[in-house]
Amino acid sequence: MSSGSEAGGADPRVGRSRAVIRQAALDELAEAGYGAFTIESVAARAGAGKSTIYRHWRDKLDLIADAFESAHEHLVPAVADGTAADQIRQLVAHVAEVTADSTFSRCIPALIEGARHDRRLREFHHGYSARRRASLTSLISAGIATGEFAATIDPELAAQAILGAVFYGRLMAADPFDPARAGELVAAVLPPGGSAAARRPE
Amino acid sequence: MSSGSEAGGADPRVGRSRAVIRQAALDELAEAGYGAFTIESVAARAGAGKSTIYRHWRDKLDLIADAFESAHEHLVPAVADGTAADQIRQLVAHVAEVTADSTFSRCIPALIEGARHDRRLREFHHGYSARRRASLTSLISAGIATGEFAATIDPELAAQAILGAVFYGRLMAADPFDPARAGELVAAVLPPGGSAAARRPE
DNA sequence: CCACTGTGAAACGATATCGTATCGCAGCGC
DNA sequence: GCGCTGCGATACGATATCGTTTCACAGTGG
Repeated sequence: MSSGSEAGGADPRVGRSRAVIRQAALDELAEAGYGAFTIESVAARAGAGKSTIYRHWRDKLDLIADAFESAHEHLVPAVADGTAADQIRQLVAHVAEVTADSTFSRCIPALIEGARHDRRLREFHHGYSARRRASLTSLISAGIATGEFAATIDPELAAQAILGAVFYGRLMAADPFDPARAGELVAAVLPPGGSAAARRPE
Repeated sequence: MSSGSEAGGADPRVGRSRAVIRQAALDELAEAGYGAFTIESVAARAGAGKSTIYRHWRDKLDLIADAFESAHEHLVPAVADGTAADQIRQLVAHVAEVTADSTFSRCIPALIEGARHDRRLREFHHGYSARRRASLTSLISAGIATGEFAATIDPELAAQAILGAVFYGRLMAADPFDPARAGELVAAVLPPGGSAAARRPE
């Protein structure tokens, strides 16, 4: 918190209020969803006055968009070194964990619904997803380049299949994708290249 | 229209009204989304009176749930004979087409959002997805049994990856999954058994 | 210590949707 | 034809959220 992007910095109360309200907005979105999202609920949840919210954001959508844009910065995973397969497993496991249970992930249905109504939310949603996917795609490409994965793989398609499986669990099925199965998923979509890669007999 | 499940059948006006209103409800869901769904909008769209709607459904959720439950019956794809791979490609292409553009698919965000609030909607949503997935899973299993696909494949995981990729395009990305790429997707997630099956017979 | 400014609480009018009730009309079965 | 019943339209009170405004107070910097 106390992001440096807060203007001026003259009065610390401003930054504090904004941070608390943004977090309350995400909590409210996660719990109530997009349709039931109410400025008054956010104010109550944040222990703030409605007037404080309207002082800093024009309306509901402005607050939601800003809350998302501020939140995603805290969600960049740290990927250690290793083979492409290792890095990918790590990345997918991280996405699966976050998707399985976090305030941010519980906001995804609200984000999808909100994206239908507001251009700014839509751009954030698609842009954020694209960035996430791009990091996976480039890891896959790297693995193909080193011969770690089969050259027949389409990196973009594989990334969609992997991330799709994870999000499918959260959005379409009763049970979210189990992060422990990240390795299986990666192995299924990314078969090893011809040469040095190890095969796993059972 | 004129679904046979309408009780009695004494007065045809009843069945007609219900059908028109259900369709209008789906249109409204597809266009406005779950949060902005309004009984009055549905009435206007259906050219019906609000009182007619309240005469047949208790409230908003009751109407939405019923509309979905009635609609999904018309969406069962006809799968021709052929190899497992053929049938799967056909099924995936159908899902991709429906997902890319249809009233029903444009309701999916609303369905996801609604499932958060109503148990009946949630059960329909998860149940419908599970049935769709099960038909794909069993086709994959059949293909594995005949040696058409590699025995190392986990049918359930593969089905999640395939359907996930399709829905990911609609829900998380700017562009829906291109139905023309169904073949590529299936080939990527379901490598042929061929020699692999010979190596590990069952 | 003081002037200032952001804050929380509350009241307010406006709007929108809800769910109900009423009423004249037209489609339906007999 | 004729009575019945479902229909569309409209008005209604109740509720909830909006976004604004006012106000006393407390945290803040000088």
